[in-house]
Amino acid sequence: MKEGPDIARVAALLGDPARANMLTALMSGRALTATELAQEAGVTPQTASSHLAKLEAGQIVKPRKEGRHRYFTLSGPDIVEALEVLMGIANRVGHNRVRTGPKDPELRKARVCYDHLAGDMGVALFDGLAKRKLIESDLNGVALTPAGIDFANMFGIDLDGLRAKRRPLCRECLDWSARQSHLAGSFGAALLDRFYDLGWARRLPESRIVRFSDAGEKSFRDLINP
Amino acid sequence: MKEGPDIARVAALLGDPARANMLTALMSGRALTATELAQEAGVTPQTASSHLAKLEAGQIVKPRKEGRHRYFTLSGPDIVEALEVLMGIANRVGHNRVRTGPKDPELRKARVCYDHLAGDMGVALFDGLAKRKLIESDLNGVALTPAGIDFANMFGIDLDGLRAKRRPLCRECLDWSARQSHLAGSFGAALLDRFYDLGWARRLPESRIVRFSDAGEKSFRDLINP
DNA sequence: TTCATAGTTCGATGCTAATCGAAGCATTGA
DNA sequence: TCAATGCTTCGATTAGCATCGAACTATGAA
Repeated sequence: MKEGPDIARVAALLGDPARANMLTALMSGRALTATELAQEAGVTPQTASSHLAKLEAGQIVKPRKEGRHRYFTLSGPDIVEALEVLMGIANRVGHNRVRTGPKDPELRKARVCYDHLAGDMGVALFDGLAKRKLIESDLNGVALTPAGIDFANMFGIDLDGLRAKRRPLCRECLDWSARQSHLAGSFGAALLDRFYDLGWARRLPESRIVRFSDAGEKSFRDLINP
Repeated sequence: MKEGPDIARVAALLGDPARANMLTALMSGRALTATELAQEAGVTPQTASSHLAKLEAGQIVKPRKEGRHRYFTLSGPDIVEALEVLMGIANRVGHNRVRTGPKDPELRKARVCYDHLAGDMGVALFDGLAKRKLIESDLNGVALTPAGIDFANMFGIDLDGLRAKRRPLCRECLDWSARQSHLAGSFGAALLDRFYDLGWARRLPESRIVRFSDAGEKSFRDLINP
């Protein structure tokens, strides 16, 4: 009885620990080489190569050749979404065997996760917004409160524009280093964009690090402390 | 290297064909017994029992004991969402080895999928709304157009109320019998509720069948035919 | 009590897939 | 041309797990 709904094939691709490690690493939004992914997954390059071939065949990742390196990225936003949902479930059911996070203190502090803010400051943002009752979180997910909608408008975020997109407005994304949630979804991404626009922070080139200026970090603290 | 991010454990649970068959069947929204699920998956009761134990331990499904039956349901909306996203990916990458759908013609025509309309009429609804340009669908998902927002308000659906929920407004859900998409998400569910309220259709007790009245079906056709 | 149905546990089997060592290409740089 | 690096292919090993037959428990009906 080897014919089943195809979700099994996709889920099986995500269901191997080594592959899941690689995909989690790719959630950072950066393109990574095969050897980097092998290290992330804790397997030898040969094994990683075999896994990457499978992921590529299943169109979970897509490769880009550059010099003698092969850079991989997630193949689309639906993959990101699937990983986020799965992380949420894993978190809910308590399977919390968390990867060792990045060592670099700057990475731990603030980095991009795909297109939104992660790291300690990402978690602080999530908690701060929740404490100010601008977002609300329960078993079903996260949502903006009425006060949160007012805040977003005041902060210069075009909510109607975001709603017109297909992407969910708010989503929890389990942090890779800390084991707490930070804010993903189109609203999470818009917030980070706004931080860039306001000059609070900038993304270091060729890196996942988000570096806040002193003044920017102060404004950020004011934002999340009621 | 057996410690990985927990998404692998969850994904692995969804990644077996037999289990995926069971879970797909549970997307219907009905609670099913262990033997029914065994038939759906095409395995013997012993095998099914083993799978169900795993799914239960992983909190993917939850059991309810009634007489000498054990009824299983999906353990939460996040599981439904995960399955829908995975179906979307599987559809996109072309892994379309589709299950044989239900035999009952009434089931093929119109049934509930969790809480929204599925079957031929579900697909027709999706296509009709798209043709009237009330919804828009691309690689990233589905969304209401401005015209669609007007329509929803006119049709008596409280969009702001839905937006306050954590659940995505619109989502594609791959049909179980046909291999086309129908409309899920909170808007899809609200539409079906509205059909009930308007007396167009009702759900048969102890079944997944949605039966439209003659007048109701006519109104439905008018709705989706521009 | 006896029988039937629903479901589980146990044990044996067999297949699949993850893993790594070793060798093979391919690209870059000297 | 030679060496080094990045990555893949091949082959052998191993471990895990899905599967089912057979036996067991539990609930309900006659």
